[in-house]
Amino acid sequence: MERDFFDEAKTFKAFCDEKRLRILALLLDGEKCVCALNEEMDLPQSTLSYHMKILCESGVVEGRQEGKWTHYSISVQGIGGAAETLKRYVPKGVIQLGDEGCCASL
Amino acid sequence: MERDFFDEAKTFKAFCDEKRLRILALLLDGEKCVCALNEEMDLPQSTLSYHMKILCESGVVEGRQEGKWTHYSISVQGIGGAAETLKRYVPKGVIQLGDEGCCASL
DNA sequence: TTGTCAAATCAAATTGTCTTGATTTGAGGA
DNA sequence: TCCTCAAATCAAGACAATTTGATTTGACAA
Repeated sequence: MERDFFDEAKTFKAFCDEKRLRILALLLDGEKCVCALNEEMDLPQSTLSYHMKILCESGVVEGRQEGKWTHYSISVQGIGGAAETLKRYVPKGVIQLGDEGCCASL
Repeated sequence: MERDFFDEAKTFKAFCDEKRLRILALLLDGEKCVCALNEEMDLPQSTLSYHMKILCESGVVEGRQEGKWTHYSISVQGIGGAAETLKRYVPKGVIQLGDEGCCASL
């Protein structure tokens, strides 16, 4: 089985930028609309939009349209997928909690 | 407590590049010296060296000097730290396995 | 339909990352 | 010491990501 390194890299694009991490941290409080993020991030609207797109494409953030507004929230599944991917970079044979299945979902 | 987003981003720099993921995948087999990686990656020596530096700075890879040779290996602790960081981006209140401590080390 | 507003997209400039040959460093061995 | 070799560093150019004002889109109200 060939790994899709391109896709895996894409997932982590979300986390390798300071501003995007800050946005994610704001979304920890729950779903927020762009205008709210805009105020808290102090960035031009287009810049924020750019980062939101990358966050969505990486799968860790989801957007929800409601009339004129777009609400963004963290995708728990998306983060879980990233964690799952990360785990695959731990060499086999390393004794580690969770290998028996208790953390299979993370 | 202020998060050090810069440092967190640095950690994930390791995983957001296709070539670095490929290098990590090669290191899953165990410690390897640069010359071995060089053959398998088919990259100029200086290019590989550049990526190894980023991998080390992100904390997920460790280098070990042995005479003229440098051996690199995956740092299980480093990957664990990254996973730990990732987990902090899961919103509170989301029901999830591992919250009771069984996966505290991951 | 026309206007308004939130948000996405565009395009051009800036900034940052990556690539690579050349050079340097540093550990042996002759 | 001097040479050789592995690997790091340097420096310049190529390439990719980011920034931003301007423009477009699409939803709703008048």
